[in-house]
Amino acid sequence: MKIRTRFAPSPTGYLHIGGARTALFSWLYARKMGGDFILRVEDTDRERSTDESVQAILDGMTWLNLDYDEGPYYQTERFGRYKEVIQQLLDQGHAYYCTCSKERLEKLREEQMANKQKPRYDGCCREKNLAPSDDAVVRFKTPLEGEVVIDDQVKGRVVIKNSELDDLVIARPDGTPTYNLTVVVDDWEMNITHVIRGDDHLNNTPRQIHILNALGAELPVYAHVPMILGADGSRLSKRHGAVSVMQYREEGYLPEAMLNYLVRLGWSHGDQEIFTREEMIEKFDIKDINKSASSFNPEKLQWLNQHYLNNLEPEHIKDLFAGYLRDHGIDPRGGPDLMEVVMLLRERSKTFVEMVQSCRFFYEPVKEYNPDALKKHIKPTSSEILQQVRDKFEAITEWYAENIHHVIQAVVDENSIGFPKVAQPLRIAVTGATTSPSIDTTLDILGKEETIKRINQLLAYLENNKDE
RNA sequence: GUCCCCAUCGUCUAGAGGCCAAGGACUCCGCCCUUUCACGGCGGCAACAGGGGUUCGAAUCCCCUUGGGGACGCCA
Repeated sequence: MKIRTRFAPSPTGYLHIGGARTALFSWLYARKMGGDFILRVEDTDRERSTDESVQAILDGMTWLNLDYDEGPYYQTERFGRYKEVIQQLLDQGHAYYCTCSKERLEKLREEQMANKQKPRYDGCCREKNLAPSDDAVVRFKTPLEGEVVIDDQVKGRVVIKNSELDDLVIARPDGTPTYNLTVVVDDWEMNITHVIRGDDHLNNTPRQIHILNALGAELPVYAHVPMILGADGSRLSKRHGAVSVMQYREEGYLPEAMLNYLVRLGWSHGDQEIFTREEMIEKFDIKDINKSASSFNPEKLQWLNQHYLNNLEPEHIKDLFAGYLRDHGIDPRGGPDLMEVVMLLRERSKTFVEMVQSCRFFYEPVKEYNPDALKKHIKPTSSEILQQVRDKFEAITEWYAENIHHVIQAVVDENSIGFPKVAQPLRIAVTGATTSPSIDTTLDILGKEETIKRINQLLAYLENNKDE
């Protein structure tokens, strides 16, 4: 039988870290087994579902390159089918109409809580045989006795007593179906063989199994993967920083890094940390998924991002970098060659955004000088030294790093001073501050004309601010 | 509150009774390299939640406690 897995997000927000990891595991398993991966949008809650969210999820999947073989299916387009199933359940005596008011239910809940009991529907309408009406919901008749066994691929054997369950609502008064009904019908009819989802659904599983049984459907294999928590161990939320996968793209992360980070959260293959997409597929196995929740750790993601920034094809990195430059309003035309800048900066950057920031001076004039830098590195003799360097630079005919280095070294030797005494003022002239890649390469890439122009600009600035 | 799940360094994890005085990775801290910032190299700090069993032997199996997470919706 062909393996079929699915990712079934509800479009009420963005594709978040946890959802993406679940999607990844489902996708990996389908790919590994040569099966199908299906995307299904669970949008039955019309109040909260939005088109923007649907788009955000689709965009996230595309960015991560998690391709699907079928879908996206939309549950709102399948209401007719759900209605049929609900009617079937009603006809076969597996479901009934219930007219209990929300007020009664609310009161019941409060009483049960007060009595230290689990709040559950008391089956008030179960045997009343009520006829359909405008204010009646449909409830599923959960077996009163016995138990359900979930043979979970991650958690192992989980047994739930039916007495813990109650008669859940499967259709609202307007006839629209609820979650537990729609998942069951869809997983069944879409021939999903493996339901891989967050373990927050483990408690829903016994109810779903009951419905499946009532329908005479075969049960899928379940694998409930642990949740991803924030750094403090509480449920991942906005206050832990970015939770939307796409926000990481904005912040300059590569999808390869995100995927690699996600796959190692709750899953491992010995001591291996770096996985290509192909290796993930080859080595992934549900059996190796951990049972316990894990915390999201941004530092490790950063480390992976830096790794991929430095190991992916330079050409590819350059193309993506060009996009980030555009987004940040930097026009590289007329400035140094982009590829050279990328090669120079990528090993010292954790994200594209960092790279953008540290490349700015290549493409934009120096507008101001960092006061601390001036204070620390500009001495009374600095102007004289800068002039010497500039004069020697002007004499260079072959402008490349080695020659530039020789010139700086010469000035260092002639004045019997340390290398930084020349290099740092030069950095200030060229970048406005004291951080840059090696000075000779930096000047090489910046170009002779621009270098001299900036040295002169700093000299003029120092002349005008002599007294301070 | 009730039920369910979980429990190895701060974090991600290896570990499926002896190979573990617990290994790797991130972070952090030293040292080296060095022209600032990084990269890199080398080294270091750091964990089997607690208590009972089972066993010749337990991080690994069982029980309890504690702690954390989840579910308990006419949300998904």
